[in-house]
Amino acid sequence: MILQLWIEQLRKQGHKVTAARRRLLEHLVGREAPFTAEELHGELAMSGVGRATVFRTLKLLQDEGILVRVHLEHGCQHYQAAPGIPGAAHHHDRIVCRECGDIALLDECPMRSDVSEIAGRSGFRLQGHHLDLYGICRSCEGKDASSDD
Amino acid sequence: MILQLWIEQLRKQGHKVTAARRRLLEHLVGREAPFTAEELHGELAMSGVGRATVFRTLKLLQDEGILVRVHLEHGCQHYQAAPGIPGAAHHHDRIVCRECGDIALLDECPMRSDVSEIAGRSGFRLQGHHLDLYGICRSCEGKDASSDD
DNA sequence: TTGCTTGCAAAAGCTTTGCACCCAC
DNA sequence: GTGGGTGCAAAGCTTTTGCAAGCAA
Repeated sequence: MILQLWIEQLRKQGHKVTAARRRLLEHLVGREAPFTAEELHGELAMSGVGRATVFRTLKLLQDEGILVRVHLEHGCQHYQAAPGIPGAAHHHDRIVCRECGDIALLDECPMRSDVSEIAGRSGFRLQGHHLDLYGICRSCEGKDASSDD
Repeated sequence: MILQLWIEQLRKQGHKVTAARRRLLEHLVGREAPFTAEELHGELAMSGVGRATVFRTLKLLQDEGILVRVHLEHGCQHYQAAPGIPGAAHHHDRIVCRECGDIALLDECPMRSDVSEIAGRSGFRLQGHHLDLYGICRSCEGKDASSDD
């Protein structure tokens, strides 16, 4: 179970596994869509987890590579389970609906295979990428002109 | 000259071309690297342009499609001349050096040609994308392990 | 002239920090 | 028992808003 892997990783790095951290991690399991610290705090507040702890823990999890920060068109305060962690969300690029903000994960990375070569022509050794596609989701396509938010 | 095109576009849309807006636009000419509102305000403050005006004008220019917001790994408050505006930077995806933060523009979009189809499988009609590659630039590759910021 | 724009400063959001208490190890 | 971790609230930053005055059209 991914939760156990995360917990072990924290322990291995010398971090304590507290009730707050455990609760926060439990809320990440199976969550694929990007989320904000605020959303997470909303869910955890009833468990008595404080705002500051959410932010501190999110930072810790980033440092440990368990989470990555994702930057959506409407703000960059989103987090997502890191790619490459066994059992976690695999590497997924995203597509975001410009109408309703809904986010879906692509089932396939739409980068060309020669992307490293293109990067090389600009003088860089490629390490990774961050891709968001933008478009209109099916349900907004349906309502079409009826909404404009 | 691109400055004239921008000014005409604002006028055409019914916006006044004030001294503050003109100064701000002048500071965008030829600027390819992404910049922050704060940076721009720093440059414009001596001209008497206020903070609020910088933010308001940046938003206006986004609405008019003259600027786009770009999301770098270390923060998403960056702006850049929009792709597709004649004379401005063409559509360029970026590669950012993780060592020094240097940004280069790719000479070719590394997206696969069937990206629309991939988006379609997730239920979206594709409109555009935002791509940042990350890697190490040539000069940082040179100094190699000597720096770590 | 008209009303969109502006600059200032206060307000609003979001994130971090200080501090005393608590608990995982 | 110890030191990292926590919650609360205040502080810090960045961005937005209110308002009277200014200026482009």
